[in-house]
Amino acid sequence: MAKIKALTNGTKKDSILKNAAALFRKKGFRAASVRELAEMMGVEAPSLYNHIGSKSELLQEICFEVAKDFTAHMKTVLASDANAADKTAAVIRFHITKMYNDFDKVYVSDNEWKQLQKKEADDFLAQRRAYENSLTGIIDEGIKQKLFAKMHSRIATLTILSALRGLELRQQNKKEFTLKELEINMVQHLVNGITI
Amino acid sequence: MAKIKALTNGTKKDSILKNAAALFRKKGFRAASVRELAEMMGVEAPSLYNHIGSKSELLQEICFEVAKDFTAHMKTVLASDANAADKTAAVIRFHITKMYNDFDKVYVSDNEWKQLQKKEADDFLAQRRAYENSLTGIIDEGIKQKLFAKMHSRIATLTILSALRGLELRQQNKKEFTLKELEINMVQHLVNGITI
DNA sequence: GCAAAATACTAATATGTGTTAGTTTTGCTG
DNA sequence: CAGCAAAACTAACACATATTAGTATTTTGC
Repeated sequence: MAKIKALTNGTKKDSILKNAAALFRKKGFRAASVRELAEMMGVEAPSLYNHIGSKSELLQEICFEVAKDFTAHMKTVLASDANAADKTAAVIRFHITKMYNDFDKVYVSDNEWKQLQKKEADDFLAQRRAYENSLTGIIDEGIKQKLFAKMHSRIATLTILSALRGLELRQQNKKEFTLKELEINMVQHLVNGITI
Repeated sequence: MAKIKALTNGTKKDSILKNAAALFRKKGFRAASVRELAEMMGVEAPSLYNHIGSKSELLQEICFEVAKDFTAHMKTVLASDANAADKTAAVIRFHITKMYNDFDKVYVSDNEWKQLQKKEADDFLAQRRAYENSLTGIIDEGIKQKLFAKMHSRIATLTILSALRGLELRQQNKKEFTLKELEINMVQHLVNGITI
C-alpha cells in the first residue's frame, strides 16, 4: 500500500540503506530482521525484495561504501605535502566528521563487518589493514623526522584508530559536545601524546 | 557420552563459560548457536541445559563478571593516594592486562552487551557509565592539580576508554607485541597526550 | 554394590527468519 | 484511456534455533 519514499537526495535504495544502517546499528545485523526493516519503511517484508537482493547485500553495501570513503580520504592525505603530525591530525578529523555525519553506517561498518560472508569479510579486512598500514607509515615518517617520539608505531596506530572507532556520535552526544570540541580535544590528545 | 570436563582451576560451568566466550567473540552472540557450543564441548546441545539456564544467561554471566572486575579495580584506584596521572595509568594498565588474560570475555562484554535483555542491558550500561564517570573524576582532579592540561574531561575519558576497548589481544597480537610494550606505549600515548 | 543424584541422549516442539511464488495494485507514458 | 512496468500484497516454504520432555546412563556417596 504505502510506497517507499526516495530520499530528497537519493534513490529508494539509498533510503533502504539508511534505515538498514540505523536498524543494524541499534540491534546488530543478526538480531535485526527484514520484517523490522520493512516496518520502518511502512511496507511488507517481501516488498523490499523488489529493491534489494538480500539482507546480506545491505550489510555489504554499507561496509564497503564506508571503507571506500576512508580509503579515498587516506589517499588524499598521503598525497599531500603536510608533515606527519598534520597528516595524522587530518586522519583523525576525517574520522570524527564522518562519524558525525554518517553515524549509523560508520558504526555498522566498524562493528558488524564480521557478519559479512567470508569472502567479503576477507576483502573488508584487507582494506582495513591497508588503511592501518598507511597510518603506521605516516607515524614512522614522523618518527624519522623527529617530530614524533620513538615508539612502537603499530601500537600508536591501533591506539588512535581504536579511540576513533569507539566514538559513538549519536544525537545524544551531539548535544554533549560539538564537532569542533571533539576535533580539538582528540587531535590534542592523540597527536600530542606521541609528539616530542 | 562424552562428559564435560571441568577446568583444572574451576567448575564445569566455568568451562562452559570459557567456551561460550570464545564462541561469542568469534561469531557474535546472535550468530553463535547452542549447538556449536555443545560441539565445542563434545556433547549434544540439550545436555548443556543440565548446566545452564539459557543461552542469554551465559552472556549475562560473562558481561557482569567482567563489569564487576573493572568496577572493583576502579574502586581500589579511587581509594589510592596516587596522583591523577598515576591513577589514570593504573586504569590503562589494568585494561590492557585484563584484555591480555581474558580476551574473549572482555571482548564479548565490550561488544555484545547490547544483546543482553533490556533489563540487564540497562543495568550493564549504568555500571559502565559509573565507571566512565570515575575516570572523568580522576581527570578533572588532574586538571585542578594542574597536572593535566585544561580540556574537556569527558572527551578525554571516552578517548582513553575507546582506545582500550578497541584493543584486540588475540594470540596473534601477542606475538606482535608484548604486554609490557603495550603498557608502556599506550600509557605514554594516552597519559602524555593530556599532561602539561 | 546399591540407591540416588547428576548428566547424557533422542525426539520433538514452538518460534522466528530469509526468501520465493504468484497475484494484485499503482502510476507513468503513449 | 489502454497498456505496461514497477512495486506492493498475501501465502507459503524451508530452514535454523532455543528449549522442553522423557528416558537412559554414568558417577557418586554410603
